[in-house]
Amino acid sequence: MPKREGVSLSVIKRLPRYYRFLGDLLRKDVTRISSRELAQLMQLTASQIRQDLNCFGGFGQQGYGYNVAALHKEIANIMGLHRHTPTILLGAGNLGRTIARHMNFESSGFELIGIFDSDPNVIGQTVRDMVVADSASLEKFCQAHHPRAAILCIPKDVAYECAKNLMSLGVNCFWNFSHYDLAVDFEGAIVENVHLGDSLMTFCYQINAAYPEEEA
Amino acid sequence: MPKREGVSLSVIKRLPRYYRFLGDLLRKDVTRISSRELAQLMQLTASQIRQDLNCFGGFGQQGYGYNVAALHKEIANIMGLHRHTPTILLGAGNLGRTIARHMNFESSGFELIGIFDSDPNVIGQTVRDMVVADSASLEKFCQAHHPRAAILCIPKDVAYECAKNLMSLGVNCFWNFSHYDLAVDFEGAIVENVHLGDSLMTFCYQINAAYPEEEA
DNA sequence: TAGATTGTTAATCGATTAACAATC
DNA sequence: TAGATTGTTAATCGATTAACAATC
Repeated sequence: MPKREGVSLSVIKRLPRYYRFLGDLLRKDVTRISSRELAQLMQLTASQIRQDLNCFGGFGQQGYGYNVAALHKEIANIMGLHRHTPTILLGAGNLGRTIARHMNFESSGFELIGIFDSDPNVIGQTVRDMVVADSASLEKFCQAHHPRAAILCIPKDVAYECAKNLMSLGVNCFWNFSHYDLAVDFEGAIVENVHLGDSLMTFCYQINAAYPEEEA
Repeated sequence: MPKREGVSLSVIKRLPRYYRFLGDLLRKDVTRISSRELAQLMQLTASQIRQDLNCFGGFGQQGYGYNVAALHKEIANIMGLHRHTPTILLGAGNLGRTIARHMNFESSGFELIGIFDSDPNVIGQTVRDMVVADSASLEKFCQAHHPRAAILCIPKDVAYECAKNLMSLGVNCFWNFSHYDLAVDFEGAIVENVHLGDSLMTFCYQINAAYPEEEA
């Protein structure tokens, strides 16, 4: 059982990246790797890698390094990717449907068990072998199937009310794609925000910083 | 002209969020705000806000605070949102089409001028008043229209080759949705990665940390 | 003017890096 | 064993917070 109290957010945010790189190595049949080699690959310092991993336990062996397959598995375990958190998706517009189709929920610890929308034109459509249900039926569904997490692909202006409602139905984990900053208002909830608009603006900043006013 | 040397990445990543909150205030007809009030709203410290803003210039007024409309405009200017960086999108699958339709490029400093795919089933489709072109025509297009940025909604295994090719065609800014870590291999490029898979795993970690093994 | 609030410097806190003893 | 590389402690670096003089 890994030690885990007080692991910093920066370390946590690096875990999926470690997992990806180790997966790549695994596919290339690399069996062992040292922190120095992995550091070079990932453009980190060897120190940081050893520090990061030791937040959760000593997975390496002195003089040898790390076993790629074992470490890959350990990190999956730390993140809980073996779980099947029952999850619903709200908002089956362009973005919602794409997320439903594009993501590999099973290999990331989730199980998508329902898709909801309030638009009559969208209700009844099939997405990923699932029929989009009416948001009006959400309460009954939650009482029957107890989803723990919700993916919010809904407009900004309904995000707050929607999340509040979900909290009252026992759903308190949100993967939030709306432009609304959920975390600010929901202290008790677990929120992972995906702000695509922010990312695009950050991208713009970087271009603007590198090529100031060139084509303004 | 704002001072700008050596602004840290953490500050830059907060800019879009400031911009969003100021926009919200503007829509509510709030004309002035103090760093203390804004801090409460955004769940930051007043100190941090003043520090952040002063990286770019003194936009406030002692004893008064900040003029919401002016500050909003200043931040837009800092990020370069008035620009029209000519941009192409590669990969018109589910994700690519959704990004093309969903994002407001114009208000974020970009102009989408072309969409490309290599799948004959996708080529010729219309997305956002644009006909998806054959990737084979990319070189000619670049020579004619000189896009500076590319949105990569392509599979992981072609990301490296594709980016390399684009660099040779003068495109060196990438908004990367592929699961490949572009930044690692392209020192000269400007890369903004969007790793949805990583985000989902981070979400999983947080749930797993809060509710350990409950439903494993 | 007095009160409020900024801009900025100094203090604190946390994260990253370096170093090295432990050990495979 | 000798060489390599970890786990871990100490040093450094950077980012956040606190404090306060400047000033509207």
